[in-house]
Amino acid sequence: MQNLTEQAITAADKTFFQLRKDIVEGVVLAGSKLSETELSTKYGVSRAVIREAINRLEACHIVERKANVGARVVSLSPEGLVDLYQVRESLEGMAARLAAQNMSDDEIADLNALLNVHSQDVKNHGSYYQEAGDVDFHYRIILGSKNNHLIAMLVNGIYHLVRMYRVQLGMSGPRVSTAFDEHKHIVQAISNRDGELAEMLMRRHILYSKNNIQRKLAPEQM
Amino acid sequence: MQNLTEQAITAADKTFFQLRKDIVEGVVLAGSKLSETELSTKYGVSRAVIREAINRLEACHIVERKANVGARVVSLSPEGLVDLYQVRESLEGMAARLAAQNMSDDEIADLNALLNVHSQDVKNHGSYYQEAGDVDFHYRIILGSKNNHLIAMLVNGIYHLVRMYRVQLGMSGPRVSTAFDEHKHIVQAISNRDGELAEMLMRRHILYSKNNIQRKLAPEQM
DNA sequence: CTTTGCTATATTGTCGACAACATTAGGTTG
DNA sequence: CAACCTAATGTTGTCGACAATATAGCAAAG
Repeated sequence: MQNLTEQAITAADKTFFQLRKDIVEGVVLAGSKLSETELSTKYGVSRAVIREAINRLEACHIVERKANVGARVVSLSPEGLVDLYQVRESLEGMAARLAAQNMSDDEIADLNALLNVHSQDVKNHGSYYQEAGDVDFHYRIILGSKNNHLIAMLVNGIYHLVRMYRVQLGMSGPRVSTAFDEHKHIVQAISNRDGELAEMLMRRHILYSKNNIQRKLAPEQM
Repeated sequence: MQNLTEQAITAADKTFFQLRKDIVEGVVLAGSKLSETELSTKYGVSRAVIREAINRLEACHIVERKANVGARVVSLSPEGLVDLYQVRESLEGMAARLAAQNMSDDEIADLNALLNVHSQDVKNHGSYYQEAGDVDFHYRIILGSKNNHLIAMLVNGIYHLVRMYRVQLGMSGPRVSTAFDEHKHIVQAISNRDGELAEMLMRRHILYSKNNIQRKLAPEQM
């Protein structure tokens, strides 16, 4: 897929990645309690590494812990979605601004090439795009900001929660071609080194995306 | 001081708070290695709670860990300062926008009252302001956003790092009266429920603040 | 004298056991 | 019968010991 390769060295790493995956993909249900002993047997490691994994998950707001009581997976809610996307709008907007300022010409050329590939994919299949392509696009701009703080917050923190909402609410459908146009305009602004516009367009893009998910969410129960 | 009262229940909490304080205030030097056994004897707790404290500090970007090697306190650098303040500009700008939209009339009245107190303090002593008052002001707007994600990121994450830079670079000096005017304008925008302007002004305010610190930083060695 | 490989040491990672705390079930009293 | 207190149970928090890994120092070969 893309270069999002975080490699696990220690057992706590592996358990953290696995548990995060299971939560994001709904194998471990949102809102459910995380029993340390139970997970310990399930993943075949000691309670210590389970505790470390849970602590890391707490740091990215995927689980909530109460002292002497335990940890629960966060519950998905419309309010939580709004909060999350507001933060995302703010941070990725800044990322786009900084990318326009800090990406190399080569990186921008690569980004344009990526868009062309996506353009073909949209015309042909019309499907593949949303999951992999969208993530890839945003990921490149985030890295293009060259701001390590920002990168860490988005890649390690926000993005897995975003994916959790998307996966568990069954996002995959349309908004493909319109989103593609928005991506295109953002890259144009970056190519012109217009950080101000790039930020604005990215913020709008994420706002629309939020509205789209909310619209799908409204009629259903949560 | 203010209502930033995080209460420690478990031993890991206490150790985390104490260690964070020691790092932020420079008792534990920036860039230094954190030996688990050493800290274990120093704080009189087992290595397990030290490890948990270090993990939490890693989550707020105050220390960096490498597998099988250990943890180091982050080094303060001009680049790190810029990265940090860009993130802060982005998030607190959004906080101001949301505060204009979500604070109650009473809360806004309180905020105005706070500014009046500060106005007096600036006229009389001219000192007290910067540390406590500034933090208090920003803190209220962050809470006023009513966005729990944003609040958590800023209060638990960003702010201690900001304080670390300020304390260890000996910030306390001037920029009092000009900063006060900026605060005043921000509150006016919030009072008018003008989120767009509030965000803009907050971002400028933080940008100026960064430039001010950088100016003080430039001639010295780091 | 430099470089390479090994050994010794120290540090981190992992584990199982014990202690402290919260919760629930049951009994007693008003 | 209701409310409160108490005891039993299960979970989390903390600890010390062991295993695995990295680092530094030393020895030997080129």
